[in-house]
Amino acid sequence: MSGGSDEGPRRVGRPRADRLRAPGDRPPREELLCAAAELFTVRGYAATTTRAVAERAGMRQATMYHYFGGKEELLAELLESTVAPSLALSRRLRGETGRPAALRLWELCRSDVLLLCGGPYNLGALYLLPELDSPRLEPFRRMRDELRDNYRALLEATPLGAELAGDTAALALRNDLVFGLIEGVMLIRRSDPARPVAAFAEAAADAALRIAGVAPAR
Amino acid sequence: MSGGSDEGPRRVGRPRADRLRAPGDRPPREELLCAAAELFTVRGYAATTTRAVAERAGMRQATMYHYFGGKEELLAELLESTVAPSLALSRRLRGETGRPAALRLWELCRSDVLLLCGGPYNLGALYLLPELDSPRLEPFRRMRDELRDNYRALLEATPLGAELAGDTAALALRNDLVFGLIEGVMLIRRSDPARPVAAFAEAAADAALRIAGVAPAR
DNA sequence: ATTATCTATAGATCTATAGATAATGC
DNA sequence: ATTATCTATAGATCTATAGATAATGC
Repeated sequence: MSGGSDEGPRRVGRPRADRLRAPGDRPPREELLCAAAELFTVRGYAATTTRAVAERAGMRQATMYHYFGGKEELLAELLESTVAPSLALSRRLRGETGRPAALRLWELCRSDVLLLCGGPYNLGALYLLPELDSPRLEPFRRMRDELRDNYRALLEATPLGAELAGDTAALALRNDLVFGLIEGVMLIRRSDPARPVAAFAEAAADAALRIAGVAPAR
Repeated sequence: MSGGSDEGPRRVGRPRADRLRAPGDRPPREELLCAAAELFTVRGYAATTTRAVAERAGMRQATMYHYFGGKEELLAELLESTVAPSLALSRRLRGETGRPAALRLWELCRSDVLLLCGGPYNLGALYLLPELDSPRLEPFRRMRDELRDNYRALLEATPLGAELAGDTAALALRNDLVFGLIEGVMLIRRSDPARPVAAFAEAAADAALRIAGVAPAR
């Protein structure tokens, strides 16, 4: 047995102070992001200090600045990494024109709910922050806008969407209701966190389809 | 023309400093609540300082403490005054057992959306705060829980509710989805604030009924 | 005398930077 | 030499209280 790498202090640089959590096997950047995710969602973004994030990640406050320029940079990265997989799936589904749009929409909804509620933290709650219109979060906002547009395209391809073809206002309204329900799931989740996520995600996707005017195909 | 009371400094106490907004005709408590409503919803609760609230209300920071014990007390009062009318209506509707439950549920949803989105500020956004589980907000939480229970009672009385009679978990899930959609409307509102509120409220109530499994009666 | 406001401030933060230090790597 | 961390801190807040002040009311 050589190379047992799970204890020896093999890292470059000054060691962390004692009494701080031993650094896990994950790189410090990730530990910071994880700490921020928990604190931002549980205590709130504005109420969370850089010190709280750093110390939960097992380092001193100042050390955080070695990895991130500040709190807002942490937020930007968390938001983008949360929306990115949704966006990717939505693009793929939008292209699969062979399958019924209602089915594809259902799949997207279900997957988004899993993403927003499935992780250890309630990352979807970050979408509600008033701080969201900071210029530094522009990339995230763009991604989210494209995601919403992909929802709209799928909705438009459903039977109801065909009916509403001319009426863009009505279509936009329906779409906002669907999109809002999905992004709002973390509110619902909060009221009963014990509920199994998988079943919850399917129920939420069913509900979204009903709003879209399509009976869920189950 | 006597008694022109709209200018003379008729108030007791030291006058406000110059350069501060002249006190409107409303009492200072109300001005503070109004300022807090705007700032809490636009900038966020934690990000709003007591100074910001006080100065927007036209007084110095310290003067605020003459009326409120602190920021949290402002929040408590705002939350309670927002949920109170919803709660009152929900009690009344719950009692009107002569009318179809679906219709009553629709009415409650529509009215709640109007309350949450109709005012000058997006007060519903305050329902999402992580600070909500502070002990001082217990009264608000109780009111909100009763409101949710009244939603549940109405849902239970609909045709679908009768079907699900035994299955409390399924009923609770449906109810959380309905309630979540309504409380989440302010997210949707944010994405298109220009939309007329009345029509939006009806569309949201329709959507809620669809989730509840009842075709909207319109 | 009572009231509503003001000014001033102590004490407690919090952010972001400067500079020292203790590892590894060559 | 390079790197990751530390300690220390300046500067900028923010909250909540103490005490002064300028009105009205009696």
